[in-house]
Amino acid sequence: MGKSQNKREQILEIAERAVLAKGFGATSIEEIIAEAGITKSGFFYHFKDKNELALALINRYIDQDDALFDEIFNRADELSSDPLHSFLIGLKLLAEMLDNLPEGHPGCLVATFCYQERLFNKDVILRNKEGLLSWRTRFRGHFEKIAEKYPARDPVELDHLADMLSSTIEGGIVLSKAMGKPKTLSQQIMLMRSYVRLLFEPVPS
Amino acid sequence: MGKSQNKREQILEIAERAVLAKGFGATSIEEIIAEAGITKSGFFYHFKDKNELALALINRYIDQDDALFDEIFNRADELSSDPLHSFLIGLKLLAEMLDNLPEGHPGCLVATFCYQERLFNKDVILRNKEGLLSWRTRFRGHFEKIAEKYPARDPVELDHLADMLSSTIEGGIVLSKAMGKPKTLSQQIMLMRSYVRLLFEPVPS
DNA sequence: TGTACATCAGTGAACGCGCGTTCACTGATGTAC
DNA sequence: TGTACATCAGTGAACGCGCGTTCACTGATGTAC
Repeated sequence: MGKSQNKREQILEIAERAVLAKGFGATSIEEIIAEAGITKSGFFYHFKDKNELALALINRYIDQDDALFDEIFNRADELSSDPLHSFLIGLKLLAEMLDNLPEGHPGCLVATFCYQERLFNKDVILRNKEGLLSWRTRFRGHFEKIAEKYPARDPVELDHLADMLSSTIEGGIVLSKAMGKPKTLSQQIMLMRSYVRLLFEPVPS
Repeated sequence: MGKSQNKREQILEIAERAVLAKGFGATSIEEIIAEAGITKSGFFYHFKDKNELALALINRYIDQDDALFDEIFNRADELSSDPLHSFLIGLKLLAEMLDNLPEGHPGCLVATFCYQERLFNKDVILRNKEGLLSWRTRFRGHFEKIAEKYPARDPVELDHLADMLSSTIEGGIVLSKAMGKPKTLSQQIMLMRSYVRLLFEPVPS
């Protein structure tokens, strides 16, 4: 608690921004402490080495994302009790929320870290993988309920479908960042939404 | 030509592998020349600084990818003259080709570079963007022909649809790498294929 | 054919700077009795 | 309430190493006349 937790949190915030902009290997402890207004030894009081910073970053990131997904899809559940429509609403809410970030999505640490795996120890790589698997489990749950009520128009693996949301977000972020067009991410999510609709929504006969 | 071009090419090959595994900032010239069996001055004969290496890497990568897309979708055109079916065949061929990479896709330089933009000068960032835009143009062409013949079942922007392939590949690579499951990438491409089918293929009435 | 010069594909040594990490120490706050 | 000790949140100085870049030089091959 208190000032210390604030400083640690501040270090993580600064580090996350820097890592997303230049990669982990190119982010120096030196620049982090300069921005945090602390000495180097102060940094090493909070993290025993650079890898421990990586682990703290990925843990924090995954926790925040989990909380966000909870919030959005719980809200969607309040708006419709039908599993398909609730999920479609959730995707819409997600797209809207991302559209309201003025600078666009800052980037996903999971993506940065997977492209820099040689830099990290087992713990970090494992945590990264666990994050993705937890999202698969989460969204698979949605699709199970949907598929129970509405037969899919094309035989698809629910695990793949669950992964599709993570994949769409990751891919959308890459395109958004590389093209300098924040909206691209939400557009891709809306395309996935269109797919889910076509796949499960009964045709009005 | 001759030995020199080989050495330059060898440097690029080594650098690409290293950059995809650890990021550009964390890849040192020192380690590249060690593997290439050359001195540091030899490296600076071929590239005036590290940014010029980045530019050469991204140019090479985009050219190779263009050639690959040409090959796959030309082959698909030979197999069907219908725009929709030809495109669906192309996606299948792409998925199969990616499945046959034993180690999985090594990663996309566009993604790595967009996550490390602070490290590069304008030229590199611009080239990255151009690559993505050229793929949009390429695939938009396919979708225009498809949409002309088959009405889409859901009103979607063709640009977004064209971006969806790049996005699916980028997202699929991230998931594949992070989860250590090479097949994930082709699974995601097959899901996009399912979407294109549901979106354009006439329902058998 | 000989010779002068140019270009190519590098070598070798040196540069200053910033990196991650260690270590002994410190002043403020909290806790036990 | 006082005092002894422990913990927290750092400081300051130093370390050796590897980084990107520069510079003067070189031996082999190509070209002009």
